[in-house]
Amino acid sequence: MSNTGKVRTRFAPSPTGRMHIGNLRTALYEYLIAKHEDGTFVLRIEDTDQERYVAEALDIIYKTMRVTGLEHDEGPDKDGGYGPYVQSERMATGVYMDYAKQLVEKGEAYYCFCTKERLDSLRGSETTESGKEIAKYDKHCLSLTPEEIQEKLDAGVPYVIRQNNPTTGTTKFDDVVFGEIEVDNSELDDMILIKSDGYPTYNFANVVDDHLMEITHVVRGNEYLSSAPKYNRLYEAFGWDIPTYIHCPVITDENHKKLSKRSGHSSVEDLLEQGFLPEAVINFVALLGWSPEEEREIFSLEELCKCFDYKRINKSPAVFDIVKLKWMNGEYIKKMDDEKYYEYALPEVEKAVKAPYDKKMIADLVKSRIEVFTEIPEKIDFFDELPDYDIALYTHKKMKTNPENSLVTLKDLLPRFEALTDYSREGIEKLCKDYIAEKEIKNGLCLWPLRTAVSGKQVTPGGAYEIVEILGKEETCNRIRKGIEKLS
RNA sequence: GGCCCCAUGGUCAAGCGGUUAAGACAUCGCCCUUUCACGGCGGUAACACGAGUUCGAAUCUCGUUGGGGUCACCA
Repeated sequence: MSNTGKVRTRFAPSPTGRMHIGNLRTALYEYLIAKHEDGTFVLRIEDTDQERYVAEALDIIYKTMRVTGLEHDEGPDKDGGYGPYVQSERMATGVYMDYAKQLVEKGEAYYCFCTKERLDSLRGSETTESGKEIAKYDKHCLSLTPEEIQEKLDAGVPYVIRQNNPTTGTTKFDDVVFGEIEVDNSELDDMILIKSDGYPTYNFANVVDDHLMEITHVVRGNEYLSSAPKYNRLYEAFGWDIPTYIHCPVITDENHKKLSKRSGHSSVEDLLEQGFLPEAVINFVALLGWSPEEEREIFSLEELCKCFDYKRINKSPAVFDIVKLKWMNGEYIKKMDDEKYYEYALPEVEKAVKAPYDKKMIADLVKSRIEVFTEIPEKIDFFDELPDYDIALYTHKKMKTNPENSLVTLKDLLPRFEALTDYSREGIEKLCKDYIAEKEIKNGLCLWPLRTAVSGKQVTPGGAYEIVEILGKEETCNRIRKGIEKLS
């Protein structure tokens, strides 16, 4: 396989649990960069940490990618000629060890036999005022002679392979969003490339695989910015082309702390379970740290592909504002076509309403009044059972209603409803309007008491007509009688 | 603590040397209306601070302050 100049990006999650907002955004940006240029989006599984490995995590990754629409072109389940796409499988082929040994031969890496204890004491020897440990390997094993190394290897002493970084001079690297960054080489730790269990570290596997898979653009979180120079050292040591780095600003909570599972922040799956639509989440997350040229905020994934320009990614951290996500989700709900809307809304309606009312009519009532589907039940529970309300609800200043005149209205209305033969929306409206005309009263004096009696709530989705229609004649009359009883 | 990064309203953000400093969410008010919501209209609200550079700085430079990240055989 040779790179034909096509853009290739990759999303490389570790199967350690649920997916987080930051992960999703990284995946999205990788996807958008690829799709914007008609390139290839690769899914690679980085399972080099066996201790944190969680089997279900893989399913979560696939499922999340699917529901959000971030379909990969190549991956463990879609061979594109650059496989395997799972690092543990790649390791079995010996690639990482081979490349690590290449570096050892070049003097760019070396074997290290130091024990955990020695490393710990190294750290303890240099503590700061705040008590925080400073860790930097002292290149102790670099001075081992080839004979000594071979001896230990033969004796089966556990070892790791470390990068051999220079201690003088500086290293520069370029990032699309942060520009050129230069650091002193004395800051560079000799990071481990191959662990004592033979697995490559994330850092090493990442570089090797990105090169082998001919990845052109690497998107990652800003928390990796400080390890970027070491990556460059690696690329240079191998003589490989350096991909375009795109470090995204961090996403924080309202206290400006980095989003993390430990602090109980919602994962993508949590959000979906809470009733957020994948399209809305994608749309929202796209705008966290990036903004389009045009002044618009609602974008489908397809539209994002067209207008996404990674050069417009922001530097400063962004607060994840769930209130705005809710608003956006509400916008998506309002625009939904009926079929899809019912698919999401009906189950929620049925949670609260067991009685055989027209569920679709109830769902229609709340469509423009919700931001997430999970808030449906609380809005419509009165259909199933009339709440034990306070008669103070009959008092409304603007409507000029109170318990006394409401009682009159309800008493007048009851026989009319009982006698109503055309129990349709039109019939109901006619009944009320005739009554209003006849008594020469304001709409409110009729409709407010009616709605109150029939719902027992101060706030309802829809007005008196809609509720009365859904409730049906019998239940409506029952509730009016109940109202009269309460007010008498 | 060392190193790195960041800094426009409460939040997301536009802005790249000359603007009345956009827009969105939230908030407040008004209108519509049988309630709430939806919708419509309008208001409050920002360039962290201090020096430069310049005729002119939110935009460039330096410093200060504040915030974040990172310093593992985790990714």
